[in-house]
Amino acid sequence: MEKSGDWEQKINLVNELTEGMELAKQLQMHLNVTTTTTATSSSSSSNEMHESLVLRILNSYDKALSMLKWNGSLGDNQQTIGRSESPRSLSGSPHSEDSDLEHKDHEHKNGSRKRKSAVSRWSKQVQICPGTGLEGPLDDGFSWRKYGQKDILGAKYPRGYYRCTHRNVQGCLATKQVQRSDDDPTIFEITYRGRHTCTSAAAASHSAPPSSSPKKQPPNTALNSQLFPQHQQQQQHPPENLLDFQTGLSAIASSGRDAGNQLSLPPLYFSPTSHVEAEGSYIRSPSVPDNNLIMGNILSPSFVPPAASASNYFPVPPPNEMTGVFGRNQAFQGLESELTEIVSGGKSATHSPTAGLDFQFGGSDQFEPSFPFDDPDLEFF
DNA sequence: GTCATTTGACCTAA
DNA sequence: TTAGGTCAAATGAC
Repeated sequence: MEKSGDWEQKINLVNELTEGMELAKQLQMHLNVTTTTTATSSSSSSNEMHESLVLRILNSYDKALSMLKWNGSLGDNQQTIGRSESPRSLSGSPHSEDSDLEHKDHEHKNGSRKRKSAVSRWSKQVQICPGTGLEGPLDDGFSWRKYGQKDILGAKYPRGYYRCTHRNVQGCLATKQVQRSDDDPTIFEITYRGRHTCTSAAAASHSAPPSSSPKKQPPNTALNSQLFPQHQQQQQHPPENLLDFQTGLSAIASSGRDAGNQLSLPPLYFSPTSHVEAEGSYIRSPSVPDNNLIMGNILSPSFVPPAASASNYFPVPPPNEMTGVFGRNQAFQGLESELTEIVSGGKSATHSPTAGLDFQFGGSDQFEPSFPFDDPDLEFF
């Protein structure tokens, strides 16, 4: 299902590029003809023809680029992380996300089942680094409470639904969905919806690291159990295995339209005790033209992984699962400290507020406080 | 006892 | 009719 959608996407992309190329050829021929003819040939009709061809070419390439941007999997640095949206949205145009997904939200007539109308939605894909703590990328600094889990058609893993813990107390309507990638179990697609209005939003943005949540257990403990159900009893693995995983964490975030909004993010590292996480996501400005965005700076060699955190938090997947993915330890080393985040999505994707619990950026004061939630230019509601 | 998670049921959009 | 999203009772952990 999803595969077919992706295939269609590629077909469309090829078609658009092909058309653009053909139009360009026509234009070239036309220009050759006009330049070799006398001045009288430069009539208005000829100019119109040129303009028409140029517009069509531009339009064609624009579509193609939009597809590329939208479908992160086609990006150079996105590797296999391209599982973007749900199958439903995959079938749409690159711009369908806003209209499609956001309009799905609605207000239930009796009000008991609220679906935020026009709530912004953006997603990012996170590749977890086994040695750095699973929750790192999954925990974004806010306190989430799981309210549901659903098996998604065509997806191997169930999707988890989370809402802000402060929903009842502070009326915070932020929610997020966590979907594990079929292709690569180390990749999670986290879709955020709505804006945090709770106090923890501010705390997260200014981030003092881990402060924490009053919760009795790490916020993502449950998440881990969901994503790696078998791991709960395997968290105490032999140190030798863990040592192999204790590599750093770095992130590559790519987003089509955010080049202009690229933020300089400090190196990432996980804090074993933190409850405040800063996710290296980006604000996706609707107006900023995009191109692959590579957070090379995040790959900074200065990154220093907290040695202890990995062993404390990373739930080592069972051999039958992780072996296939990482080839046991060796493959993990290949992944070595890569946290790949891709922000895809909505018109207002942004730098995630996450001040999170399990990993943080270089320093709390380095964390970009201007998370979209507080950005007046971004429309969340 | 409190709070979070699990899970089946329900509702809505496509 | 189907699938995604949410609710809420049941269950478990602390």
